[in-house]
Amino acid sequence: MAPKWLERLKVPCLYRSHALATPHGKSKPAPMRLAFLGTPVFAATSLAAIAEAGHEIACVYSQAPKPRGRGQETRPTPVEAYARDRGFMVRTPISMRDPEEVAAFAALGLDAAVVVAFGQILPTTVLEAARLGAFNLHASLLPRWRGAAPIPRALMAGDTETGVQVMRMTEGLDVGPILATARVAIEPDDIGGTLHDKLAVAGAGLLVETLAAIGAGGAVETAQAAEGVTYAKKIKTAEAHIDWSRPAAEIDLLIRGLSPFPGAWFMAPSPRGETRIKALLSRVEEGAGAPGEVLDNDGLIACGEGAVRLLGAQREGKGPQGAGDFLRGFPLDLGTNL
RNA sequence: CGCGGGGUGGAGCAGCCCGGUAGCUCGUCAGGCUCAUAACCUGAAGGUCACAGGUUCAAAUCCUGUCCCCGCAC
Repeated sequence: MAPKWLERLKVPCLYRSHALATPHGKSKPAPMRLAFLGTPVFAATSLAAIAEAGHEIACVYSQAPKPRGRGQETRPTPVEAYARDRGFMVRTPISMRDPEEVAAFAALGLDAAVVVAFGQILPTTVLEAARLGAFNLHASLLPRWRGAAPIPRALMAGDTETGVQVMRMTEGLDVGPILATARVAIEPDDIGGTLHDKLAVAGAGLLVETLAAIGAGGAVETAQAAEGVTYAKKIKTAEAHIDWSRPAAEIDLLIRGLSPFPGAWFMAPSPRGETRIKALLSRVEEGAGAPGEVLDNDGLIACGEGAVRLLGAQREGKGPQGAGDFLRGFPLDLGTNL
């Protein structure tokens, strides 16, 4: 039977969830004419909530569907897919800096622009085009974790709390004043995927509430603190490669923070040669040995300090598996060196 | 046409290169042992080997096509 955490990995359609019902059920705020700019599922969740809240979606912007994925197929981003499904106008410009795009954007006659994980730096001309300005939903408690990968970074750093915030967009990377905050606790058993889902839902709700306040003229903007600034740099493949000489606590955070995507990984010997293994879930345990040494037949691996037990993994060509299933098909025998 | 791995009893895998009546681990069921147990022993049930063609005396295994899943790169 699949562990509960495995089931959580299969939730690509958050934006179809009823969890996004309009919060508090109060009388619907005056609808605004909005443009939405976003790309991944995290953003689609917000777009869905905004649309459900009754706002007019004048146009949805998303990253251009360039060839990617297996087979080099071009496929629309989650935001574009959702937008087309709802019949919204969609634009996927290569660059929002293109003067023609800026002009088209300005011609939309917007009340406000909403940006969620769009993936492009917007020129000031775009940020100022809408009547009320541009607002961004960010998945951290700013000024901590400004930038591209706030969710895994918070987990990898061992933070016990994070959140979502709505800020006014200004020139500069995630430096605008804050209008609203929703704090979210990071539970000991959270992984990147579960935290992503919690934040996506919390963020969507917060965004709807904040837009209502903005529309009613009741939004208060507070400048970000000058202290505590950190940057959430994009995760690189090399960084996701597990270095067993690191302390167990650090490796455990790496594994959980990057699970299930992009996934912390290591190479393991098998009858068919070295195989790449993605570690999806782990736990710190007592144990000592040479870094990378397998300490028992149940997935305990020695680290620079202490050891981690593999609780979930995935190998090339296979789907995610709990440790029991994984080890039955891919034994990591006592004494193996990773 | 970017590279590659995989679809075999409920779960996880081996077997495929060198065609010849399907195997292992786990689970399930029954019985036994035990103060007891997720431990141990014995036995049982359960599979048109993804699908469709082809080659052959014979195909999980070779050839062709289709569907689905996944890793990398991006």
